[in-house]
Amino acid sequence: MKIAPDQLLTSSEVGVLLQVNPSSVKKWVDDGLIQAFRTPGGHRRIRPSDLVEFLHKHRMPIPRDLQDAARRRLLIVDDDVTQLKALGRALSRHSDRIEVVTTANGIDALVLVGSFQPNLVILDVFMPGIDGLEVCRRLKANPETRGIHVIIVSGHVTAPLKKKALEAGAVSCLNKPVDVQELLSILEETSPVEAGAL
Amino acid sequence: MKIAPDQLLTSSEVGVLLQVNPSSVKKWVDDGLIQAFRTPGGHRRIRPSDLVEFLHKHRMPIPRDLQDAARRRLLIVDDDVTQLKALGRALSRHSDRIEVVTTANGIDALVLVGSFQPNLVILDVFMPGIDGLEVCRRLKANPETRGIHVIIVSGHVTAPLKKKALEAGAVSCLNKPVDVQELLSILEETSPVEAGAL
DNA sequence: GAACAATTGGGTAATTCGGGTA
DNA sequence: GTTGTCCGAATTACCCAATTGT
Repeated sequence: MKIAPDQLLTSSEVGVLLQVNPSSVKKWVDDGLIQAFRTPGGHRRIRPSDLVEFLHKHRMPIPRDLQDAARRRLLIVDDDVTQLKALGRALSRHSDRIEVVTTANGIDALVLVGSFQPNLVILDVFMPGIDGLEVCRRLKANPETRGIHVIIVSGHVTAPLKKKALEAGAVSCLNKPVDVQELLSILEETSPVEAGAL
Repeated sequence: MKIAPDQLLTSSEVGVLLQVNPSSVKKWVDDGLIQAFRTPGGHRRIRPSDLVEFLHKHRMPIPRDLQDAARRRLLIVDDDVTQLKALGRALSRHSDRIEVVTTANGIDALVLVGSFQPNLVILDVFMPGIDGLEVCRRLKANPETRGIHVIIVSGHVTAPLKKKALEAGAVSCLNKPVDVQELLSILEETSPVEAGAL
């Protein structure tokens, strides 16, 4: 039972996800702990994002089936720690919509692709011991990771590099330092439709 | 009462499994010996894997009902697909205790380390584009992956290689083709104590 | 729109849990 | 360090009429 970001949940469905009795979910909603609204007939309907917020607030684990309904996940890989911190700070003001994880190491980055399951990876072409372009190709060749968007970055982007990056499956190839506004707009494009106006 | 790997447990349920008073479980959780989280109302919920880890750390036997949650996960990485399949088949007869995943690619392997979260990785020193020894070092340097046991394998194990492998944090360095019996005994050593005499 | 099965709401009773203490 | 017991509270279980979805 994988949950899409815009799929409304009933009390029972939430009960299954959280492994609690629907009665408990009802109570939590009535107590205002879980944000919810009602159908005309009084049935409770819960937005996945509201459920995630509830879980977060109570330090409860987020079920795997709810993962995709959580915030957008962004992984930034750069061995220049200064760059990394700067970009992380710039994005922290959007923490309500984006969850950012950073690492300066290519191998750790790949492990994080598996455990953190980012929607978007920002990849330095140069990573110690690993070729960034090859990583991109492999992610695109693997059905499990094909859906992850990749942005290749480099201190000196040339036309041939840009061409290779796009051929490898990257959505973009940017110069460092990365422009935050440009990054945000790409993130917007690569995001599924948000339930903004509900 | 068979326990699924993702089924959350209450203090009493753990008490029944471990044949101790629920009060003891409460205390262990409060003392931080067993990882757990709380419902909004303060009830403790315990993940089977956290319970297994606790049992392992204290050298306590794993109850039979917890066996499914205690299955060891094994990741085999080798670009020689023939080897890979042979080893996979040989281990399939132990599928009640071991869950095996294989890949012929180093990058996919690292992603799998994150998503599959193996207890043991069998790593070919030679992986296309990635240095097996460096992977081992990185896994040991990262707190999240430090607990993963690594076996380095090679078509031609030399004394210097063996030395380097052990220095990198590998538990063993074996010649290919890997001897299944030797592998199983290593798996046994790195596994939680089995409930043989329950 | 009407009929049907499945699910939910609201209320209340039964069970289990937490915290403090022996 | 583990078990047992207390009470208030959280969670679960059960009822049937109402709502939802097909």
